Amino acid sequence: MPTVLDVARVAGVAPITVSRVINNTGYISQETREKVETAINELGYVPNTLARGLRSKRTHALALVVADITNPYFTSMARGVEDVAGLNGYTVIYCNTDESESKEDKYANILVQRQVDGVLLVPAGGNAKTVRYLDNNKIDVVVLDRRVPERDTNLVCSDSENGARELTELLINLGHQRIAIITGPDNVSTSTDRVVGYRQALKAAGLPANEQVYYGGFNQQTGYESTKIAMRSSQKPTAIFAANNFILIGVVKALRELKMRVPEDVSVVGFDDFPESMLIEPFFTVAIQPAYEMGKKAAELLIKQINGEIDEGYQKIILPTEIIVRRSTGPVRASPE
Amino acid sequence: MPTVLDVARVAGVAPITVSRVINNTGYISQETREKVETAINELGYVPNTLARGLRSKRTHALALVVADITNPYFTSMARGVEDVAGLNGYTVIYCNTDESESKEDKYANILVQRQVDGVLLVPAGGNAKTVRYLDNNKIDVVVLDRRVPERDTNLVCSDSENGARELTELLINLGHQRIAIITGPDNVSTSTDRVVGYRQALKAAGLPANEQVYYGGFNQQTGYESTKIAMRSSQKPTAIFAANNFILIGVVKALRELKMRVPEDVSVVGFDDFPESMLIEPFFTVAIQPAYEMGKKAAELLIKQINGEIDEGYQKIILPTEIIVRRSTGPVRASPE
DNA sequence: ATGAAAGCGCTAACAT
DNA sequence: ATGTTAGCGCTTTCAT
Repeated sequence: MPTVLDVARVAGVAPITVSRVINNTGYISQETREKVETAINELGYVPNTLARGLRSKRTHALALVVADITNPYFTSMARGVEDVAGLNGYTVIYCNTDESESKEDKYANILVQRQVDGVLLVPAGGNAKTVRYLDNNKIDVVVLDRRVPERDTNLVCSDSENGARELTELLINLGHQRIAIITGPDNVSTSTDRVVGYRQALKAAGLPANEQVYYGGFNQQTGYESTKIAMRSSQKPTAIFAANNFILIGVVKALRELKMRVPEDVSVVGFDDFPESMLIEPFFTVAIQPAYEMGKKAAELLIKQINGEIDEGYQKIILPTEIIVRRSTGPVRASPE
Repeated sequence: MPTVLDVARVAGVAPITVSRVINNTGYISQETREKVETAINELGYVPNTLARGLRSKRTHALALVVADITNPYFTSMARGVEDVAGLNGYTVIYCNTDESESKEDKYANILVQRQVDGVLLVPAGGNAKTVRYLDNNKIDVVVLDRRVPERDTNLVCSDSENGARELTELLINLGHQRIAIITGPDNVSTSTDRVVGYRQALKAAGLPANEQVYYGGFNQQTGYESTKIAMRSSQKPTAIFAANNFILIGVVKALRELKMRVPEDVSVVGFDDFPESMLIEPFFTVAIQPAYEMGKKAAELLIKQINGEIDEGYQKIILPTEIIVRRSTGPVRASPE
């Protein structure tokens, strides 16, 4: 493979001149530029980013660390990141932690080895370990989707608390008084924030004693099992709030098995739906997080950070959720028995 | 950040010894190894892959080039790739071409610049340009999901032709005679192979004149629009074969609008479903491609190729599809009018 | 079992 | 507007 030296020889210039043409830096006469470009094409020269990065301390690589790229919510986010990154000359490395702290640690180490310029992190564990580690290694970080405790960071997320409150209010306004929330781990901010919003709405309606909170994982199994438990309890809920899309599927599967109709017997609301392209007929009343937008905003913020365009400490961007009312919610029935 | 030199100084050895400890190469006494490891921990040393790659000509990076990571089919494939890559010490760079040749070109160039060791390519255009380009730059390639014309390559795909034939036979056995197939572009092998399988089944049943083929894109819009056209035609089909998951959604949306019930009025079959985790109640009769497995197998083959463990030319791995009969198919009605 | 020297391909820093 | 020199951090090659 040809190098700058080969190009320089063919063009009759010094290697640094070739470098300047490639990177569009410094002053180059039109004539020289053309000679160099001709040589580049003639040789099929392609710059070597390893050498470039080693010398310049910039790899133009970002990483996106998420729980599971298999969840369409994160996939949309990833596209937002990639689109912005591409426009700015950055390549993205994706890492799936599967909500495991040890995988997150492993990836953090790999990313330092690879000298990425910045990391977009959806933190798996409920701690700031990875943020600190990346910081110590001088890698810029934007925390995405979830907050990290006890540490100030750049942050892009959506307003879970507010979305959850609105969703709960909607159910209360339909006459529901026994509303269960089924959510993810109790050390993940998106999970706990949604519980906080739910509680606010119950309290405002004078129903603080009615809360039924089920923690678990952000997966179908949790939705399924918690629904079965909730429906066996003496305080059988008339409405269920699923704190993410996978939980929502589990909830509905359980209700089907229990022969309970939605919304006639039980109203159901969720956080995050599935993309329109995957749905035959959107059915669920949900709070939508702008996942693509979050990815975009986070990548933009990270790139600014890398370029040193931010001086006033850490930035926080909190995007609003949107409530979409569909057919999975209805008025509470006169009497459940 | 500390370098091998710093570690060497602290451990009282030469830099090359540190290198040997890190990479587990050559002979190292237990005593020396411990001294070096202590120094590494003490300094928080992390090897720099850029420098390593520049010198050793191995980056331990792979790329996965797909149409759109937003499609769960490709997302599953991506997980298969990532899991195998991770186990073997490789990092994966994902690239979305959105079925555009120019984006594919752009990414191919970036991947050469980044000196990836190998590329898993789902080719966007109906040509071998990218394969040739990567080849010229000494980068190993495994073509994935679709074949490339006029060029021999390593290949991992599923048996589209056979799956399509079985799916069509299933419809014919239910009494359907007017079956439409709605598929992707006519220059993509998965699209044309499925048409070939469909034709084989029609021919075997003595119905070669009944074929109705609609080409388009592998997206919802194509499914929707082609269904509307098909249903307005004089030879209204009694069954529709959607050549991928997104087309399937479009087909069903159109049928809903036309007030046609599935399977009472029209039977519907598809290629690729959505993951179980996204479905409340699996409904469609489909041919399933083992996406995760394909990703895994392809990554394994690529890594073998990189390690020079393959000498007998190019390898082809064609995995079988699985037909799952569900409730979207039924016997043809006595008379449609 | 360990080390010395050299160089991978590029660009920062400093000329001119 | 262009060039010279040096060195980024590592591992290959060749000693010992």
